[in-house]
Amino acid sequence: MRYSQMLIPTLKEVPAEAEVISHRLLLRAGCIRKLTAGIYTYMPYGLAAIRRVETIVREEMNRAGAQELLMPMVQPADLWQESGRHEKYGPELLRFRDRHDRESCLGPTHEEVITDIARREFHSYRDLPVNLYQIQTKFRDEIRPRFGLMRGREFIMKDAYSFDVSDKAAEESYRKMYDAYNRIFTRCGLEFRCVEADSGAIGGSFSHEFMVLAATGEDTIAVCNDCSWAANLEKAAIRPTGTQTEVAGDRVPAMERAETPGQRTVKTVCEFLGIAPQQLLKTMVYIADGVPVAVLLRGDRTLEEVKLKNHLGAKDIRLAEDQEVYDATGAPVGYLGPVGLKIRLLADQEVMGLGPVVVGANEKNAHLRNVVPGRDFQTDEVLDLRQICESDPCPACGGTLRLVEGIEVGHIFKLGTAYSEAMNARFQDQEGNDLPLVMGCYGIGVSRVVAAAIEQNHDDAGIIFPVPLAPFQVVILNLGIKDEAITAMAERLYAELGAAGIDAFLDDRDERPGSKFKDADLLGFPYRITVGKRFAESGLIEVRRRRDGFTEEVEAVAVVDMLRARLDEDVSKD
RNA sequence: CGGGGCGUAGCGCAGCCUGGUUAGCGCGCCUGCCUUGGGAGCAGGAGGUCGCAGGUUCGAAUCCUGCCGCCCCGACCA
Repeated sequence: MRYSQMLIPTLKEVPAEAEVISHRLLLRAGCIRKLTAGIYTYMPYGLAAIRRVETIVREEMNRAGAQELLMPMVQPADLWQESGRHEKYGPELLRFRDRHDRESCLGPTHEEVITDIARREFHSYRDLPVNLYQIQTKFRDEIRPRFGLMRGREFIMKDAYSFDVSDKAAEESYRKMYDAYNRIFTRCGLEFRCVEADSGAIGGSFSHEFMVLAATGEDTIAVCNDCSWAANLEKAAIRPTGTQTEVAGDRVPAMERAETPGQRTVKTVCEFLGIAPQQLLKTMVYIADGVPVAVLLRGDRTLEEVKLKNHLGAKDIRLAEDQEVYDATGAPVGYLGPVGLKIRLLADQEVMGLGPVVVGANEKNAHLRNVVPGRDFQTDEVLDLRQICESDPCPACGGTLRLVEGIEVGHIFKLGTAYSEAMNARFQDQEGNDLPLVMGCYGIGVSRVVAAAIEQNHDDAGIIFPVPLAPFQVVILNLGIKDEAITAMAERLYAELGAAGIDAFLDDRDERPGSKFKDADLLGFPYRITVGKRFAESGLIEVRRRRDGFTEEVEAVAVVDMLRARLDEDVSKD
């Protein structure tokens, strides 16, 4: 491709709207242009990178035995009512009525449509297993779209759905996708981790997320330094320490009231009473689908709301307002405690092994000390509620943990029969039993992969595309458009590279060298060939690697072989 | 949804507080000259419903009201 033939409107200045690096570089490199909030046009160069990802995804999905199809974006609401998600999904589902007043929605995902296909087409165990996928634009009316392609409202996604005869068979389908995803992200040249994850609104029994490691990630994941365990913070199970001391309730004096005027936070109460936050229990009130529940945690811990939400099976949870807390407990915020509390109480698992501790007295300006969990209050619901932190041991091997930021680019779920039962998608097995299809679903944020790749691979000058995702592997800068020898050489190299099957991009614009260098860096071609004054003087061609600036000068005849070798090195390294 | 900010040429911004010639600046764009290894230089030029609608005023980019759009922060601790 020639620059003169491709619309790549690069920008010298950074548009004011862009905050994160991938957004800025995608705009500056002419990859995307915003139409409205969270909705972008993919310009030719940006689209080319997206196509690279799509190709890898397609190849690996096909290799794993999945078949491509394409489903509609506009979906009738009654399908969503059947699955129960019309109510459940919330405002992210964009709903509208067509001219016949039929309720419709824009597909944020396609479980309903695919399940409808499945129930029409699959009737026998002989039809199974099947895995169907599509690469398509999704629409989710995000609360707050941001970060360009990282969290748009409209985005390109690959979604796959598997159908099996049994749980066991479904797990095999799941494993195939797990393997395929690892191959896909490895082939993309990205540093990523596969983590245990929460299955969220889509539902299902277990799932993994694929996270590209990058500083601007929206998620935090815990990874073990000593084994391969990794998990999303939302999901990371805490390993009970097992070293908790059994506190003999009879050896601790009876609990007593302590005046704590005006001390409402963990920090100030601890300072006031001269104790550590580990010796205090905090009691928080949440409103779960309108019902107040109290949560008990050690003072220095952080509640993991997803764990709470999942345990409660609630659609929506939120921290209670001050007035709601008072209405529910009769106590003001800052002085809540488990002793004598009248609402449902959930305790984090480590709480019941602690003691003696300080808790709120359920009245203003007072706390209780010498409180022994189990002796002075009881609760039946003891579970893992807190967020994992770096000081925790690895749940798998007991090793040390590290928290890193990641960008979720893939997510696989074992769905089970939730959708097939709700929508009556059944088949007959070999014995003639009528059974629900066992499903799995598997997503990749294709457009987000491009953003994540840039977040992970850039420098001050611009993008540094990994070779497999680069729209072109090499750019040829013709720095002497009006010089016959230089232009002839640039053209010759361009033709030779093309003949050798290397995707080359020829900067044939009538621009000054400075502009060409800057644009080449910004656009992130992995290699740059410069044909200019130096060639005119020495007859040598300069080949430079974008990533580290490694530069070689070779005879023209050697360029193609040398580049071929370099590119092979880059790809096999992964 | 709550809080904050912004909307002036394609992009980035100044002007607004304290109303008053023809609304400026940088980049980009067009023409010419010149230049050609890291976003050159000189000269000339085009380009504006000052987000929209009302209002105040002799006069509004500027003050007031309403609306629209966009960006950022928050929706995580008792």
